[in-house]
Amino acid sequence: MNNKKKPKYVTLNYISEITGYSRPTISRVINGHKYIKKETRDKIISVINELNYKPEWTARSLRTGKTNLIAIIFKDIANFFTTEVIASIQEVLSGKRKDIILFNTNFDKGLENEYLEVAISKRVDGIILASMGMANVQLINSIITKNEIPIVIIDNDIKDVNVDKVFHDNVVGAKILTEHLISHGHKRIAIISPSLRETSAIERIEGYKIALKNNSIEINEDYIKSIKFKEEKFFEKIKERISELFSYTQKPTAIFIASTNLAIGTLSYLKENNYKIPGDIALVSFDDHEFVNIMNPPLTTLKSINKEIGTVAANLLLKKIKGGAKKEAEVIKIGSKLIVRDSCGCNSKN
Amino acid sequence: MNNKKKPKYVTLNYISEITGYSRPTISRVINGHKYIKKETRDKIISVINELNYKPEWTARSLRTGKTNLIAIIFKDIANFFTTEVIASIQEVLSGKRKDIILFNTNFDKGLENEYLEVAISKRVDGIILASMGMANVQLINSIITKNEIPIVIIDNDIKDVNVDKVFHDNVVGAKILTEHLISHGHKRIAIISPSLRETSAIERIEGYKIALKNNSIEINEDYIKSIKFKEEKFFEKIKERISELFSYTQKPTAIFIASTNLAIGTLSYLKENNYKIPGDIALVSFDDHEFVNIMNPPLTTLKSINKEIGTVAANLLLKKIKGGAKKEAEVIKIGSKLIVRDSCGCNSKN
DNA sequence: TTGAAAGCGCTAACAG
DNA sequence: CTGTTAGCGCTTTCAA
Repeated sequence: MNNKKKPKYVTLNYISEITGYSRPTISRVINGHKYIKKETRDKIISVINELNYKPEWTARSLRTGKTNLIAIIFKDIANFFTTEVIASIQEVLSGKRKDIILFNTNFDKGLENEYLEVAISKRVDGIILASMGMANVQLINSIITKNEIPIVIIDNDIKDVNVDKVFHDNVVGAKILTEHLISHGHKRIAIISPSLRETSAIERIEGYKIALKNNSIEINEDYIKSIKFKEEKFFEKIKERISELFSYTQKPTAIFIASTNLAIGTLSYLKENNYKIPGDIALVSFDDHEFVNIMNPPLTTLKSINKEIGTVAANLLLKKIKGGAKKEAEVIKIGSKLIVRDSCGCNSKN
Repeated sequence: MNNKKKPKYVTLNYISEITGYSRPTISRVINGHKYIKKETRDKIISVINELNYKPEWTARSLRTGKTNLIAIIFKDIANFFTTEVIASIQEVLSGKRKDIILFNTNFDKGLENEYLEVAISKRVDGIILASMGMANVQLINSIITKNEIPIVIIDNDIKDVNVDKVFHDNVVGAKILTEHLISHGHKRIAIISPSLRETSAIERIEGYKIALKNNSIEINEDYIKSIKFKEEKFFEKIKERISELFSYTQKPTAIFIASTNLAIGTLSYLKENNYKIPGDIALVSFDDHEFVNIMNPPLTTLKSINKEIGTVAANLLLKKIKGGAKKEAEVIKIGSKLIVRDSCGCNSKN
C-alpha cells in the first residue's frame, strides 16, 4: 500500500526536483525575469502547466512584504450606497491585481478599531474606510506614519487625522435640495436624518440650515428628526418620527429626507396614512438610485455619485500605495446636481 | 544622525530581545497556551501591549497552513440579492474570526475560473461561489479533492460537481407565482427572465411552464423574454422586450417578472406608457425587498430569503471546513411563500 | 544565465 | 514551564 499521501499543493521545491533546475530559476521564470534561456523557460513552463502549480501567496507575501490586499472596512455593507461604492472600488482594484478583504463593522465603533488592527496584522497594502466617524485617531495616525499603510476615508469624516478623504459634498447638496423646496414656496420644512453623530448627516443638516437662513426662514429644532441606522425596528422608528412631525399644530409642508433608506420608510408611512405627495407634503431625498424613478411618486433627488466616490477613492489609494503613504493628504469633495422628479411639486397636480 | 530606520512592524523576535524570553514562549502567550508561569505571561503581555505588537498573519498562515480566509466569488456584487447574501455570510463568518476575500466576476466566465485559481493560490479555507453556472468542472473537482478546499455553490447550479449547494427553490417559487396569476383568471401570461443560461432562470421558467401545463394553458414561446444582466443598456433592453410583448395581436394580460432588477425596468416602462397595473397588465415578481412595498403599485412577490441563503451557506461551509471537505455533499433548497400585494390584482380597483 | 545560501516571522516537536 | 532546533514556500542577494 502506498502511504505517501499526495501533497495538497505543488511547491517550487517539487518543480525543482522534477525539472532539475534550482528554485530561484523557477521563481524567475514565474516572475517573468529576463536572462533566462528560452529552452529553460519553456521546459519549466510546461511542467508548471502540467502540474498546475500555483505559487503560495502567503509565502510570497512574507518574503516580499507586499500582500496586494486592500482592506475595505465599512459601517454597513448592505445598503444602496455601499453596494455601488464597493462594486466600483472592486472594479478599479481588480484591474491592478489587488484583492479585497471585506469587513463590516455594522455600526459598531469597537469593531471598527478591531478591524483596523486585523488589517495591520494582515499587512494589507492599503485601507478604504467608511467609518462611523469615531475610529481611534491615534490608531489611524499610527497606521499611516508607523506602519506606512495608506488609508482613504470616505462617507464620514474623522477629524484630526491627516489622511486622504473622498466625500459627497453634503453641505452643498443639502442646500440645493432645501432651496428647491423653498422655491416651491415651502417655509415649514422638516428634515429626517440618520444618526446625528455621523459627519455626513451633520453636514446635510448644516446645508439645510444654511438654505433656510439664506431665505430668512426660522429654524425649528422640532423639525429636525433623526434615526440611527443600527436601531432595531428601524422602519417603525422612522414612522414614529414622521407621525411626530404631523402631530404639531404647525405641521411641516415639506420634508427633506437625508438618505435613501429613510426615504423608503418615509414613503411607506405616508402611503399607509393616505397623504398625498406632494400635495399634502412635498419630498426631496438626498441619494439617487435607479429605483427612485418608479417610486410613487418618483423622488426628486441629487444625482447619484456613489460609483464616482468609489472610483476616486480607489485610485487615490493606489496612488498613495505607489508613491508612499506619507505624502500630503488630499481631501476631495464630489459635487452633484439636482434631478427633478415629481415628489417636490414639479410636474404634478396632486 | 540616526540612520537606523525604525521598523514598520514589531516582530516576535523583537519582543524576545526586549523581554529576554524565547520566541516560542512569547508565541505561546499570544496563542493562549496553558502551562505558562503567570509572571512570565504578565510580563510578556505588558510588553506586547506597550509596543502594540500584532502578529504577522502571513507568516502564521505559512507556518500553520490555515489562512482563516474565505473567498466569496460572485457573478455580481452590486444587486439587491447579492448584497443581502454577502452581509449575512459576513455576519456568520466574522463570528468565527474568518475573514472574507471578495471577488466579482461581473458575469465573466473566464474571470470565474481565474478567481478560483487565485483562491487556491491564497490557500483560502473555503469558497462560496455564486457562479454563472459555467465554471470549469475539472477545476472545481480538483479544488475539492486535491486541494481539499470546501466549496459551497449558491444561486446557480453547476452540474456534475459533487459540492455543497444552497439554492432558492426556484421551480416551486415560480410555480406559486404563476398559479397566483392564473387564479386571477389570467391565461395569457408572459415571463421576463434573466439570461437563459443560468440555472436559476431556467428553473424559474420551468416552474412557470409547469403551472401553465397543470392548468391546461398552452405555452407560447413568444411570451418568454430574456435579458442578460451584463448586457449594455440593460434597462433599455428590458423596455424593448416588453414593447415586443405589447406588439402581439394576442397581448399578454399578465407578466411574471423573474427578478427584481427586471421589475424595476418593467415598471418603469409601464409607467412611461401609462399602462394601468394590474388593470391593463398584472404583475408578480420573484425576489422580495423592503422597497417593493412602496413601488407603485406594491409588487406581489415571494418572501425574501436572501439572508437565509447566506446564513445557511456560510454555516455549511464552516461545517465542511471543520469536518473535511470530502464528506458527502449536501444540496439544500430553501422554500419561500407568496406575499400578496397589489400588482397581481388582489386589493385593487385599477 | 544559473545556483548556493540566507532569511521573511511564525509555530510545532522535542528535550529538559 | 521554557528553550533549542527546524522549517513552512518563497525571493533576494551574491557569486560563479
